[in-house]
Amino acid sequence: MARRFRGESHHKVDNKGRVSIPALFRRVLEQGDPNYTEGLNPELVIVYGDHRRNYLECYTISAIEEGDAKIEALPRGSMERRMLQRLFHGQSFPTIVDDTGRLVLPAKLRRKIDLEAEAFFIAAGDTFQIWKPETYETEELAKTEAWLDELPEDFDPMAYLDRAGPD
Amino acid sequence: MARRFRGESHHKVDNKGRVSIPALFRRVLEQGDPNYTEGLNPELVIVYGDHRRNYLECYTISAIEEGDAKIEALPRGSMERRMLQRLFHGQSFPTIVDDTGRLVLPAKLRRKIDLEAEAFFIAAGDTFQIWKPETYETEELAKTEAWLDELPEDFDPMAYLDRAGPD
DNA sequence: TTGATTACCATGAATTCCCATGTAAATATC
DNA sequence: GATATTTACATGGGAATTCATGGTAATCAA
Repeated sequence: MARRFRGESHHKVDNKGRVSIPALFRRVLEQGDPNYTEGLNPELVIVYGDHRRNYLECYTISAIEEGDAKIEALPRGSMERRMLQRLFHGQSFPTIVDDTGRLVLPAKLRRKIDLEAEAFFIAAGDTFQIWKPETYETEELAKTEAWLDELPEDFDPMAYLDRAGPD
Repeated sequence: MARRFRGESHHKVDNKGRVSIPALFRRVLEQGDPNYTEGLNPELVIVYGDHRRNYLECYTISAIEEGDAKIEALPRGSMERRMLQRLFHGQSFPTIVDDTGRLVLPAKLRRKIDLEAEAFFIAAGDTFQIWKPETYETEELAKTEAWLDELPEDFDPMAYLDRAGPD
């Protein structure tokens, strides 16, 4: 697999919808765009999904192409294929990083996740997500806490890595 | 498993966040980076984790890739996968050793563990940790002492080695 | 033409790069 | 085996570059 996104950070969103992409993420976007060359700006695809999803998921070109290939492998006319096409092809927005390393989020996408003056970026393997900070904190962190609370006292969740073997 | 880190030491942290990596650790980082070759500088990943963790954990590239592979083997969308992605992909910082054998810890990471003018490095198997010296002394050493105190007088903890199976 | 989108320019702060120095460790030399 | 020479380390400083962010002018679409 290509290089992974790593890290998390907060960035300002101005009233034109412009928001800086974390510099480290830009390097991954560049590497993940087969058409990218020095001096150009990488393309990417933002999948915003159905109404239940309250964050934006950003794919490199090669990651989105992998997804496309998987969809095409499904039987034509199958429910799964139609649904995935709707999400991946319909509810998505292809765009490009600008010269100053920013993304322009159209009003529609901002409204979708109720984004205001600040955005929270977090890596998730071969994609990264954009959240409204408050949503992330209340929803996601609450889930995390609940999950952690079920675990034994001072249990290190990293320990899961040792069990969860691909073997 | 690749070569292990061994040893512990203290190093100055300057106001740019630069801190020397123990020389012995550098050799392990080099061996653990598949892209490393003589003359280059090894990459590594610092996992800082959630608020409950008060030290930085440093992984070689191959160690982090092992972790990534395990995460990807988990079902997409599962709680475990999401939690581990958050910790491993989100709450981490990929970086590289500089030409003089130092690491640059961004202000954010220093703040996380309240690091000031000095850092304490300690090996932990296939990773090494960076602590604020005071934190290490009060929290970790206290735990170790408490643990040892519960054991029978002049019991050698090394005896545990014989019980712990290789798996 | 009017609101929106895109292209360009500007700036302070943070980060990286490059070079310098003293000192300890390793090796060579007599 | 004592001393000179080299090499590796730990640390510091300043210049150059990248980043994050904001503003204005040009362009577009309806």
